[in-house]
Amino acid sequence: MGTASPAAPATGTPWADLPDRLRARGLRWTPQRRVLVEVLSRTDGHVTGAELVERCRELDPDTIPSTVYRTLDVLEELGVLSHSHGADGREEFHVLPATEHGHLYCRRCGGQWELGSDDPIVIAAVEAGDTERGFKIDVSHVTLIGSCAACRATVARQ
Amino acid sequence: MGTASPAAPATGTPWADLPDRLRARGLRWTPQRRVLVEVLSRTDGHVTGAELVERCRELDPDTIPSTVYRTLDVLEELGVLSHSHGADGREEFHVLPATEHGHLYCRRCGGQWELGSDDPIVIAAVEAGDTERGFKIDVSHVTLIGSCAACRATVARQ
DNA sequence: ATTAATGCAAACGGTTTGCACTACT
DNA sequence: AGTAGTGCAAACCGTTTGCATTAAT
Repeated sequence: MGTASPAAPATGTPWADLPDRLRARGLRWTPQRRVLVEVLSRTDGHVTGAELVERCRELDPDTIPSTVYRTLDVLEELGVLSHSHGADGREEFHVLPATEHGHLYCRRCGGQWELGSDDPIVIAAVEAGDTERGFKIDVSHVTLIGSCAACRATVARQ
Repeated sequence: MGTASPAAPATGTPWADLPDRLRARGLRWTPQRRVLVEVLSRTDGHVTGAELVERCRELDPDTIPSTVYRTLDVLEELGVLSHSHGADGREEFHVLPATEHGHLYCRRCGGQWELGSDDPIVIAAVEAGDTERGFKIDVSHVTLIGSCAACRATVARQ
């Protein structure tokens, strides 16, 4: 046995071959990265950097923020995740290729929804951007804020 | 003369009656607010809070950040300005009613454009949000990121 | 005379950095 | 052995807060 590497993530996920993909670039598979990847693999949707730090601490109380952020950078370079900005402007990470998506926030109830690249809103915006300006809108950075149907109804009723 | 109030902003602008609108609410017109309003009145488009602090310091080197931010809050409550988030997630203020608008950023060249509420992209998104989800998208919070036509052409050529 | 607003300083929260040390390869 | 990555602590930046003081009303 001797000096074993940290266990690799479960197979059959986007994370399965991460250790090898890292090593192929001369990068390393460490226990700390294992923890973050563990957290990320349980994550669907979006998380802020701070949330990730917190969740890592649940698995390993000794988690250091800078390590998490540095690893997030690496993973983003690897194309494993990407980031955008939430309703409050904070960094928000999401996993790829778990389908690129944007976000829709209701400022009244705080609700949030993912906007898949097949969402009519996204399609409408992306198409308009392309045909009208030749601009390619990055779906994973689409962040829209407003009032959801439920809240609009509530307000109207009052 | 005695204890005169700070001079009011030039007439014919959205700022003209600000002193009175403040006083009507029991609020006050101060030299520091005058400076900020001066800066704002020269501003078209978007500025970050930090930028506003800096520009105020050009007029009055003694400008204190907290005063600026507090006044921005007040002005936002008055409906004189609103804020959204820039490409980097920072707070970005813009003046009303200088027409509500969103923003379009090119991540490649750093270019930025305003998206008026009559912009095809905005119209497309807002309509889709309304008809498909009953969601009312807030135009002044629309922040889209991607690649502009020029950059796309450049990349293709390389 | 009231009390809104200021100045100051300190704290905040999320994120980034420098550097000596550790440990993956 | 070599060097990527870590832990730690400190710095960062934009923004917010508490509180005694000042000044607009």
